[in-house]
Amino acid sequence: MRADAARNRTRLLEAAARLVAERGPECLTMEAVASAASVGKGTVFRRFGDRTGLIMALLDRSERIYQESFLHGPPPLGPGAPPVRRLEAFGPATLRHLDAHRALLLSAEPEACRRLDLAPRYVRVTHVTSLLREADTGGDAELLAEALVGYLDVALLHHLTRRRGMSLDRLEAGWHDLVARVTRT
Amino acid sequence: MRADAARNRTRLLEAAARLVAERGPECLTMEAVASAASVGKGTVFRRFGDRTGLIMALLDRSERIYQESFLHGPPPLGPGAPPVRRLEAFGPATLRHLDAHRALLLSAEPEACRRLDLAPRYVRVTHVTSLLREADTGGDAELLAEALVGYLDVALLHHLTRRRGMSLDRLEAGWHDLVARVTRT
DNA sequence: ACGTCATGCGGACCACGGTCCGCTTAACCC
DNA sequence: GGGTTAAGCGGACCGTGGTCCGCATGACGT
Repeated sequence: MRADAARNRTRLLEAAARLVAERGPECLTMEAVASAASVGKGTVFRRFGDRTGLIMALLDRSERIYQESFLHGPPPLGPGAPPVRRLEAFGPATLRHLDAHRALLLSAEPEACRRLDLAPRYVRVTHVTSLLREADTGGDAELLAEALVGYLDVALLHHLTRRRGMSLDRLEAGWHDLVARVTRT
Repeated sequence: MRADAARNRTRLLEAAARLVAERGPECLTMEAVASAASVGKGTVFRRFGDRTGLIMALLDRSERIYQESFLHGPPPLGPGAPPVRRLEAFGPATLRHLDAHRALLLSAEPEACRRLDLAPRYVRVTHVTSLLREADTGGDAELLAEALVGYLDVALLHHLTRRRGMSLDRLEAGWHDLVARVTRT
């Protein structure tokens, strides 16, 4: 990547972060980001592909930290604890991660919801699948993983907490219950 | 509703159905529907609210039949069979319903995925919740229902069957397994 | 039949995401 | 440094969903 391109990339990310912080995610339009970074609109698209790509880039750091926590972090989330224990911890960790970035994630969703092959979800499904296999609970681990990860969804989180008024605690308890039922032999 | 309005409504639905049949769901633009029905664009929006609304209206008949089948139809899907049995039957019925309208539903998704309060999903969640309560399996029936219904999702169905090459049979088997695990006391 | 008026209509208009292509310029080699 | 070239850039352009508002017209009471 050329030096000016790299510079523009960071300028765009900074401008985008500023826009979100100051005016909310709904004001994060591609044109606004471009002009806030004093750059052409085309440049934004070349760098990030589309709006969802830009948002993913914005969340990249946080996403890495989150992934690190369950892939290589301390137990019970990370390796070291028994798989079911890790699975139990995975739900709350994910729900909190989603909740922290709810507004931004929801503003990306319209595009993203078709893209179930999007990296973050793929990582989660893979992780849960391997924990299920490790726990040796039988059944179709891949499909069970999809079902479990389906519960850990921003839109669902939003719907249940905001629209239906459920607490995050209740969702976490629901996750524990779900994991217990799915994994018990 | 005024007579001309009703007439326009049916003309629009016919035009929309024709468009989908002849040129595919991606050609179902609001403007195309309007001009195919020789009507102003504004009329389409007034009648159906937005693109998702139009698509829901197109699928309304089929959706009613589907709903009827599990609300008042013959067992094991409808009332008469034991709740867990009904739950088992509900998965395949829903998956096949979604599969039948996959293209159209997916073309609506971008909008619809935020709208988890959309009628069809709400009906499903309510139904599954009541079956779970009836089966008396304990736990948070509402949340378990959300998790189960999350498995019955067009985008997921599409992803698993098209992109990941799983068969519908496998998804149905997965549903049975999932129901068994969630409901066993 | 006629007057009134809410209902409905049309299409100009806007915002936004995304594409395209001719021009610019950093990078690299000699 | 100068020449060459691919990478990068900008912003005009397009299609689409959605809004708006002045005009038309069907419904209804008298």
